[in-house]
Amino acid sequence: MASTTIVEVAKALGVAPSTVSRAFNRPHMLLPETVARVREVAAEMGYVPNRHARALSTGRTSAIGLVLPDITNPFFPPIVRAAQQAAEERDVSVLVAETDNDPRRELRQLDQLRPQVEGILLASSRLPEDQLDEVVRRDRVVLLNRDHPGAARVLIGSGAAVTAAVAHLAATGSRRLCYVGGPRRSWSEHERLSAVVRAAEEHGLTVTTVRVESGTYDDARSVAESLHPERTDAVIAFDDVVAHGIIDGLAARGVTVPGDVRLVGCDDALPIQTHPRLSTIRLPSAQGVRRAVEVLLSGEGAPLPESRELFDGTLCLRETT
Amino acid sequence: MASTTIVEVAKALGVAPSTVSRAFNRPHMLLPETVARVREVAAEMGYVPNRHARALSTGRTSAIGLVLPDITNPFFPPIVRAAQQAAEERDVSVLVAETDNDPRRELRQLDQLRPQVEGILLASSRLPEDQLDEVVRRDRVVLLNRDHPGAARVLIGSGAAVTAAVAHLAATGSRRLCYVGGPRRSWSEHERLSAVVRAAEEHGLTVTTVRVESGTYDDARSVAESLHPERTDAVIAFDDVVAHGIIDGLAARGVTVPGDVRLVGCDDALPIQTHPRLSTIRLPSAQGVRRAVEVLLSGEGAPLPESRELFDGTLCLRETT
DNA sequence: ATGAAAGCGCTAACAC
DNA sequence: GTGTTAGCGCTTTCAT
Repeated sequence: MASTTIVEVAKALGVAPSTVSRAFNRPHMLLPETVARVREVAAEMGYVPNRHARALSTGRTSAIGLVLPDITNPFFPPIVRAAQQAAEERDVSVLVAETDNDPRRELRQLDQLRPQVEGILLASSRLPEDQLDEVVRRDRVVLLNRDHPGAARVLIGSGAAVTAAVAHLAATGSRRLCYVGGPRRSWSEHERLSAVVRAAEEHGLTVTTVRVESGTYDDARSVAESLHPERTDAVIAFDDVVAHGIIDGLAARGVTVPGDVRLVGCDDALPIQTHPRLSTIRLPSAQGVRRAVEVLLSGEGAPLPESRELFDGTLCLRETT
Repeated sequence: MASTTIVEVAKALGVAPSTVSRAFNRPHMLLPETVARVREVAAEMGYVPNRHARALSTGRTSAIGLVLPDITNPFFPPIVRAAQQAAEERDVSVLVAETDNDPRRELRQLDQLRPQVEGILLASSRLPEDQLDEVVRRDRVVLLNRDHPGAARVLIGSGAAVTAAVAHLAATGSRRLCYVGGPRRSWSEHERLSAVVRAAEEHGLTVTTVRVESGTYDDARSVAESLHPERTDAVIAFDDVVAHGIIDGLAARGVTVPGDVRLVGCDDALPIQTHPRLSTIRLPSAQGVRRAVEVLLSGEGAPLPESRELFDGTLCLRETT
């Protein structure tokens, strides 16, 4: 859409276009007074640099891609928001693409994005290792919540908090733990499951596991039918949606939380509360994403050097424990 | 990262750059044989068109902007998804920008987006009429859920369904209705409120109103304290988050739904279910957004001609009525 | 400290 | 049917 150009601003001021450009990109080359004057008039005229022109001239697109499986999963909107904000601060825009949990769509989105962006933030990739490896070797990409060796990656982890949750449950009398898992291909799922198993062993709890592959509330409700207070006195759920389904599924059978079964969820991203309020693990997702954007936008070229940063969630005890 | 350009391909073939360009964009202008030859060599050389150069030259960026107040509101992720999909089908990408319900940020986002996109889908604008009018006159913009005269707009409405809800409540014995509203500046809020009032009159129900300006679960829970079964036997809530808060707020005081108070929500976009399951209004948001993208991407230039399309939601009776 | 001018890669008149 | 050329808006030498 037509907007004010650098030439128009230059004319209005009676200076050269390059002066206007410099007022924004190399202000130290100009008299402070000139810079101020140019910026003021530019602001008045509503001048906003055209990224395409700049990209053509400099080779930098000042855009990044954000690829994620499913934006309706409440875990992701805060991720999008944080990416946006971090990018905006560096004056780059964000192209969002969904993969619908389909590796083929994921590859297509990457192909589509590659030529338009400086780098891609790939969240919760569902690609098999070998395909992901190709991507990581070729593209400037930061992985979010996928621990692929060789890649630049940021992990928003719950391992430590899960361990703390198990310790808390053990210390306060639970003995028979059940982990209700989520999607198999999710890194978080592996991290949570193994943390549960390890911590349970340490504290002498028994562990059973069931899985809600879809991660949906309805499926979690069904799965809740397989939970019996005689066999399970505490549950750790893959995320809050699943936890919610468990509460309601149990309640429907007259099993109370936390009376008969105690429960810990994960993510703390729902716009509503359960009743009783869910004990959960609060994830520093905004922080992790900010860091990921930082890594993505630092330096030049592809691929990015290997790096691995872990941001740990914290246990947040409310009423279901 | 330096990729093959059209000029290099042209040289390799001994033809003009424009011929190469035409082989891709206007193949019918060339001999089929030429097209084939060009495409073959281009492919061999790994030529990929530079979108920025194209954008600069044609003014078509093959991107649209999507501006929305708050992506963590569960109403919006499906909107983002639908916009993305509709855009993707036309080979355009989507730039998402949040305004945080702040008109000033909204204007800033519009400024930022203007030069980078072909048009903007402005969802649930919070701008005052006069400022919105300026935007609508200048930019190529389709309004979503804002009924501004003169603008191209798509409304995902709940008026008819609200009317149906009131009729149903009246027919099944409710007499004292309370409408629990949401953000004042929301078009949906006005539509719902006025539909409630009108329908209530028609059916001889009394109406009171309260408001949860923030639209959050916690605030809705507080507001539920002002609801008393003696004064209110049915509630229509601005959206499902608010409805959820009302249920829990009432339950905390021992007021049962639907026993003491019956309840209808709106949007049907939560990833979880209430207990009992919420009667609500299901909105055809995906459909509306697809249409909005279609309008946005049809024809040329700015502003867009006035148009107004209404997509009506449907009442969805479950267990709270 | 500022201006003039040459592109970045592509498309679109306008020639031939 | 194909070549020539003039920009799109911006950055960046190179002058002054």
